[in-house]
Amino acid sequence: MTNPLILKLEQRDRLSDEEKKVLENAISRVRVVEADEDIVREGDRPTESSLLLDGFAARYKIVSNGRRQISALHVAGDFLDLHSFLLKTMDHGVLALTTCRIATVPHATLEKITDEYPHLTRMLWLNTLIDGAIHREWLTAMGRLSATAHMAHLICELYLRLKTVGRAEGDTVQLPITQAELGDTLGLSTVHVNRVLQELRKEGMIRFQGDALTILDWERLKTTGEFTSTYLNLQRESR
Amino acid sequence: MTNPLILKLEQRDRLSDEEKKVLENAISRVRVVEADEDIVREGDRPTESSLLLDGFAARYKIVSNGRRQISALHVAGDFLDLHSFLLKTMDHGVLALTTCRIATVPHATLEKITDEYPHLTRMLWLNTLIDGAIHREWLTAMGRLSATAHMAHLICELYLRLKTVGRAEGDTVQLPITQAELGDTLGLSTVHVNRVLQELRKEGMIRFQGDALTILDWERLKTTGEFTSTYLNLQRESR
DNA sequence: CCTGGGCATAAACATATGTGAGTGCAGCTA
DNA sequence: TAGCTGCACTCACATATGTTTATGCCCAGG
Repeated sequence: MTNPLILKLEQRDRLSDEEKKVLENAISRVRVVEADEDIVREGDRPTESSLLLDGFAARYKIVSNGRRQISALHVAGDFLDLHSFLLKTMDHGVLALTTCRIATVPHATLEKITDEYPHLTRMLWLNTLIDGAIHREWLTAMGRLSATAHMAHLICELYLRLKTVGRAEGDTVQLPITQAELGDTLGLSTVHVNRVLQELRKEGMIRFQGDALTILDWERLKTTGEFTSTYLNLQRESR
Repeated sequence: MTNPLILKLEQRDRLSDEEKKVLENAISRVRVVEADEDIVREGDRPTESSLLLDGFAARYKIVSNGRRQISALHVAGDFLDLHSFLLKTMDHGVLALTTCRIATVPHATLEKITDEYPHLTRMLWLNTLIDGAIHREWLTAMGRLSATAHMAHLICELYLRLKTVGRAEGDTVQLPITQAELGDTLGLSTVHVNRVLQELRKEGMIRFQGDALTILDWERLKTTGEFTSTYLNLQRESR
């Protein structure tokens, strides 16, 4: 199977064979992290970055009363902490939501790439910029959409992102995320997540049984969540 | 007066004289945008990025019912749309909150920098990574803090960011932002912004008269907003 | 085969924040 | 001076979402 990072980047710009080889060689080792374990902890100063090859992971912060906010959900092909290459100290933790296969890329290798491969550097930078674009979109959804719309928006986004890295079968994706975790992502209580999911189901927009999420009415889901995919930058451009 | 971008970057890592010169020369022209005018519009495909030399600006999106969410507040020294260099299409607008002096940097110049100055490239990348870190912090505050705590958090952040670029006089900063704009930033109604500001004033944490915001009790404000400055990356490190 | 734990679901009730309509002040401009 | 406009501020009332507690199902482990 091809490296999901290459799959992801090639959706946004052409990579030369040499660049692909550099990316493949950047991986120093692959490790497995079990569900509910931390991949990186807040306060860590990693010397390598983690690339998610398989599974689901979340970036999160804990606030004083013990509540948790998930600020990013990650799927195969996503870098979990590429930013630690330059930010140095992790200001949040990253958690495995399922069993995760993770490739590690030493920061020294990243530095070498920035010294020698300008276009590849821009593609890695792009990768972090897309993370930023997703953050802005989430802020908007959180601040100005209803809980139902926000959930619809998240579902649209995750469906597209999974499809991009070949993780969709038709209208169905595997989404092994609990309602409590969805609550921490959307800033809602678990109870309300349940209400909102039932509404989307009752309205015939989705089916969500076990981990299998099926999109039944994409158009209405998009409208409900006020979703447009521009921010995901799914276009190939010269960058 | 020295370029506030250089001021900002030098807080995070040393810049060589050559790098500073390159940054100075990157500016192609300076323009002035009046308050309430758009600096960049959603959907634009800019060929240059805007660096804010003076004034306050906001990145925002409008959702269907006409409501607005501000996803970033920018002060002197901030790049407003450095990400458009690689993201190409603006997925949000940028608005002048006050009269703004703006330097523009052609994308061609940025590309040249990425080809020739790896360390400077990393510093620009860093700049966008800090934007991302702020977004994550805002997400956490929005999703899991009370309105009062969220406001306290924002005030702590803005005070520190303004101080970093030499815009604080003692415990006071000029913050020419209306309560409606604060509401769009925090995802609150104007009425509730008013309630929350009054609470912070009554508790003796701040004074906010006209545009002058004074921090009266930094420690309590920090505690109330659960604020830690790690995410602003105010440390000098080799990057 | 039982048991316990994790998870989705439910109902009753509590509350933080939103809504709508209005007042008054300060600074412009005619 | 008069009138307008933008903004901070108020009050009464509405509601989306949170909280607490409980139920039942499924499945892994002993």
